[in-house]
Amino acid sequence: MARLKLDTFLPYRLSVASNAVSNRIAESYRKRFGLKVAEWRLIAILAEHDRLTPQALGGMTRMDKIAVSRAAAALQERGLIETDRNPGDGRSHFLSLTADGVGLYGEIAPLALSLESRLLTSAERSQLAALLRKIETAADRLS
Amino acid sequence: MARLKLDTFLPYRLSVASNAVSNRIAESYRKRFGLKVAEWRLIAILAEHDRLTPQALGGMTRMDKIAVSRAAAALQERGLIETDRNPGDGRSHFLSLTADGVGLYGEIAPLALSLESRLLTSAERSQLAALLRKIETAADRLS
DNA sequence: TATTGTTATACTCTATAACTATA
DNA sequence: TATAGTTATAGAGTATAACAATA
Repeated sequence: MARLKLDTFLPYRLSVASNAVSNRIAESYRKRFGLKVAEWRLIAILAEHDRLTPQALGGMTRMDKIAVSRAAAALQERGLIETDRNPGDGRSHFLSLTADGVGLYGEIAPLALSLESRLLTSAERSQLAALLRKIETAADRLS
Repeated sequence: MARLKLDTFLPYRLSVASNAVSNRIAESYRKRFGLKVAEWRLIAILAEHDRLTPQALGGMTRMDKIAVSRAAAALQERGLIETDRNPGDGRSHFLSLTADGVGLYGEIAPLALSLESRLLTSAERSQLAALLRKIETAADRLS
């Protein structure tokens, strides 16, 4: 009979490692900045892109439109992002960081990078990134 | 200012890859066998260990006692596992696979292994396993 | 008629706490 | 008094569907 040892089963190991990291990060963002992970993702992307529609944000964060909408509402409530009219499409709008949002990003980013560097060396991270990308595309084609 | 590109941020990539794999697996187990991932984990461990207490199962699957209790109840309801008295401690009991449970494991294990092999080659899986273990221990010590 | 985004609803997963029975 | 396991309850994350406004 085919034997499967859970302890060395890739999907299991991946899930355990991802949860361990996610839980640490989520706790850290929540306690120090009052942010959920979804909210932090929007901030990180907006810090790179100036202004974006919710749809574009969803594509870049792998979040669906509902999660984007709720995270954006929470951030706007706190004055971390603001909306502008989208002249090209009245159904949509642009989101961008406020000065406060930029400031918060400036606080979080170095901490996040430091945390990342404590998990693996730079060379190991490159190696891992390549493996994870291969897994993602393979998983998308699984069935 | 420190820049952080979300797309190459390790915790983000790890989460995306893990979710992609987990969602595929969860869907597959649910549709084909009516099992949740937690239930499948108990079956996989019990197939390796003959009989175990809920506490031992929790340690081996990284699930807490609540999740173990609920998954075990669902499996017992379906006749896939059974309980025996634990003569050494009346508060506890032993769980083991029934003949049906062994049979189901025999069906799932080859499919799971085949799925795993379609994600990465054997050499890549070894490489990934080493990186993930390093991440897990580092994450546990993060703060 | 289709699309962008919001809201309502529900389901899963997880975590805390209260409970039972045994030690 | 502490521990093994169960049950109740609530939170976060995610998915479906219905809806409003615009294309």
